[in-house]
Amino acid sequence: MSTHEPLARAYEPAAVEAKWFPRWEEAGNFHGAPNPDKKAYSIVIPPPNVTGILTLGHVLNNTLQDILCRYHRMKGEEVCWFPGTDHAGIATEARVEKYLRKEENTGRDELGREEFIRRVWQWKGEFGGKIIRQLRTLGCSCDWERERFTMDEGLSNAVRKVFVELYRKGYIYRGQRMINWCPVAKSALSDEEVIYKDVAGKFYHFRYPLSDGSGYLVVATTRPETMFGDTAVAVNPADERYKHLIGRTVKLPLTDREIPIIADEHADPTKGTGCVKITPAHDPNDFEVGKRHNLEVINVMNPDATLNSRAGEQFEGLDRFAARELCVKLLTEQGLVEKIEEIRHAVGYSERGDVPIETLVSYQWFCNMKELAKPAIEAVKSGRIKFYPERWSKTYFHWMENIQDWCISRQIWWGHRIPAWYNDDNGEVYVGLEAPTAPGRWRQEEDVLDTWFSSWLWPFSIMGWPEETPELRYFYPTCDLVTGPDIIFFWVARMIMAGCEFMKEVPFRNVYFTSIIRDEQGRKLSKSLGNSPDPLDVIATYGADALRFTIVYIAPVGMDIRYSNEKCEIGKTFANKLWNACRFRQMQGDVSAEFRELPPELVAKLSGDERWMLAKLDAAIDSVNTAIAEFRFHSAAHEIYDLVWTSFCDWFIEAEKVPMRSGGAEKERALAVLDYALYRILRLLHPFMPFITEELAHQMGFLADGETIMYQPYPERDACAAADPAELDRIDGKFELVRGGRFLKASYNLPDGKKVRFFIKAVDADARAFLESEKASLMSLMNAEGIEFSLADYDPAVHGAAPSQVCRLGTVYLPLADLIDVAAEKSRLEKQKKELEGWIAGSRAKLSNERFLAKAPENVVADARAKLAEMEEKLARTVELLSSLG
RNA sequence: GGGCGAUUAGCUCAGUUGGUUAGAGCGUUUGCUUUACACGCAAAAUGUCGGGGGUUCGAGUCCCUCAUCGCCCACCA
Repeated sequence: MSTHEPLARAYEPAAVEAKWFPRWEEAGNFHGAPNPDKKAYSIVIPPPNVTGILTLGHVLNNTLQDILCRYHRMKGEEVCWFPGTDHAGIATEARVEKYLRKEENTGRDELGREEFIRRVWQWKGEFGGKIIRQLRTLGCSCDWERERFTMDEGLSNAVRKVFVELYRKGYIYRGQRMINWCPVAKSALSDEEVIYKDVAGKFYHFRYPLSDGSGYLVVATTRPETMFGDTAVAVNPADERYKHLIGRTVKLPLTDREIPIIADEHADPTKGTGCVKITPAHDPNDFEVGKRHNLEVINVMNPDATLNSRAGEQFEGLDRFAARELCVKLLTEQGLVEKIEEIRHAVGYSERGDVPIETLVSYQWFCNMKELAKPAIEAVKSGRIKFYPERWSKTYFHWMENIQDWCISRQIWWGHRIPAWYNDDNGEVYVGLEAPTAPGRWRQEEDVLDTWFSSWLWPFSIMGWPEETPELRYFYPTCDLVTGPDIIFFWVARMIMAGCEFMKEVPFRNVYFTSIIRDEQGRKLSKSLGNSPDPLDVIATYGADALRFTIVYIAPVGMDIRYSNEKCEIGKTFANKLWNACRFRQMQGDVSAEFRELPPELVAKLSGDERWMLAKLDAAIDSVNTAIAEFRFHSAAHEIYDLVWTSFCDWFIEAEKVPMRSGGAEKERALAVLDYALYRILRLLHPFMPFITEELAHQMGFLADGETIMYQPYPERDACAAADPAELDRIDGKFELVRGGRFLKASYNLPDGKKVRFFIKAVDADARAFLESEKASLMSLMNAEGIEFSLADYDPAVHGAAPSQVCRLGTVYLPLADLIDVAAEKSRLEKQKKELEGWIAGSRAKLSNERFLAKAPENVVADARAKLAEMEEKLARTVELLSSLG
């Protein structure tokens, strides 16, 4: 059956990985389609920005999704993983603007709206979606035929429909409100797009002279340049210090305006001087104060955060930071600066622009979220949607229960243009799917929608909504969502709201929040720090399988990951280990016919080692299935790693070399079990390391050309070789003796390969009979040329002095009369004796404690008794050994 | 200010509902071309599980408290 070339000595992933992906794709293995005979399993990819390139965050995120998809596919479900990209309004617009500026020295302003948008599409066609190609390198089994983009026609329809519906429901409205303004994007932002940074700043205390010349008030501010927008000074009505000033006016420095001193609760007498300058246009609190007192709202800034004409000739056109310096300089000259304190304070930054945002008043479109949030809160409360780790639901509830109106309009061009039209003749506003047909001079809203206003529809817009497609009926709601906790508000919460509102059904059942990847020092990965490895380089060095496996293997549950490229050695060496296990098997001859299932007559003849291996395999299979069901991916990876490396390679293969050497039926049986185990291992591992497992399944002859491991059944516990615990324990006892013997050799620095003779005193006749039956195995595993079994004590007078190891099936001696260091051996045994005595004392104390006996469960007490007896036996033998050394 | 998380071997981390003498990988030390694998094999060493208190027959695990570090939200004229 095996017609393959012998496996190379070391695994080289590059060629293998490059080979399989196109084959899978061409064979349509990734395609999912409604199939009433199968259970549906679907995932939507968190759409990466169309400008994006693959980062380690994507690697983790998409590896986990791929594991889930491949797992469910092997479980026989109809799997569809919907891929696509996000148009990422502000980010893309900035990116293309930069590109045009560099390449053609042109840009937005020169090109105009229509042409600019055309150029963005052109850029997208040429450079966009790079990340989609990179995801293939990683092995992602998305249904690539279904790739979508948030600005595709269908998805844009969905956006318009949702906008119109929410407008008609009265949730979406246009209004003048205080918003976050990004001077770089020159656009409004939502609250979520503002990140607060603790930065060094100055707290300026200025004197505002009373208009009547009778003195001054001191106000404190961190933003001197906004003073041109001051329209009052507030004091607390209960503040005795200033009561007499209420209703009077101060002269606003650097201007010719007089502004009133007003009484308002907002002024906190305990803070600063108790006097607050009120700038309604540039501070949310002041805006509220302004409304209460009917104050004028004076916006002193241009969209790019330079000052405008309201700041006066000297300041007009100055950048806000330059204006700040000039303000302080002029006020200092006028003797109006009381003091300047150095402080650290939180300043809101634009997430994309990475500059301080301005809060200012402007006309924007908003969506009232209160009603939308209600069913979405309920969906998580009731458990219809589950979060993993569960604690994120607390974050979710807190945000949802205090949800604010969402500012959805952006003053950029790249995005979904808001389907609202203004009639310049009569001021009428029309909102609809298409332009109004009523007569008049209609002008469409210039603004576009927040990118997330399309992303929140992703789980159903990607399936064709608002059309009633078969995909929607079959694959919606999706099953699992895998994403980072950083977008729980931006995306996850909003998708749940949109699903409940427009589909009347939650968009997914489970949300798994991944870890955040950091470098070895715990810093976030970022381009500017230069600590963000390119996954493509990592794949070139270690292989995609190795990267996938490693990142899952090292990802702690619900915590940040400390990543470094060197850690990919874990995955790389593991792949190589598996490769060589197969290589070894291949060198023993062709694959057995029984690799899929062991026939009963063969099962009846299995050796203890073989049943031990099958038991280990079953236990691992159970653990892996449970772990995946609970999204404990790293635990599954560890389980498989340990199964392959320790149980299969270190013990089982080594043990099976004995029956394989003996040839004939023994060998046949050994090879059948090896094949059976290997094929199960390959399938168990496939979701984690898709390439190497597919390659080996073919190289070994488990699969024929045209077949794929992707659609072979995922291993389930196999009752064919139900394990007898007593037998498994005996096999473990044998391995313990092997370790004992190896230890003795190592203690005397004997080369591991040196043939020696051991003496084993068994604890009883049963143990002796079992060990004698395992003689060949023991000799092989301990590299011995002879073993003498006995029930009688070891006699140094006959065999010479010997170091020994006390094990549960017996004591193993290594007769080395001329080499033994009696003093060292005695001290080692003394140490062991002391440890045992300590343990026994503790155990006896516990067992003589009546409350322990009364309250502890029976099995715990029984175990303790058994263990104590064992330890006492071991102590007795240790004492004997000591006395035999004289 | 509110919330969440972390603190276990030199490093990075496991340790499901409390129940043997707390584990793994890397690193370190020693010895090895043994019928796959030096990307390997065999063996060894290293821990008052952050401090303190409590509950319990029994605590790395549950409760309280303190400390340090990190994240999120809110506020900061």
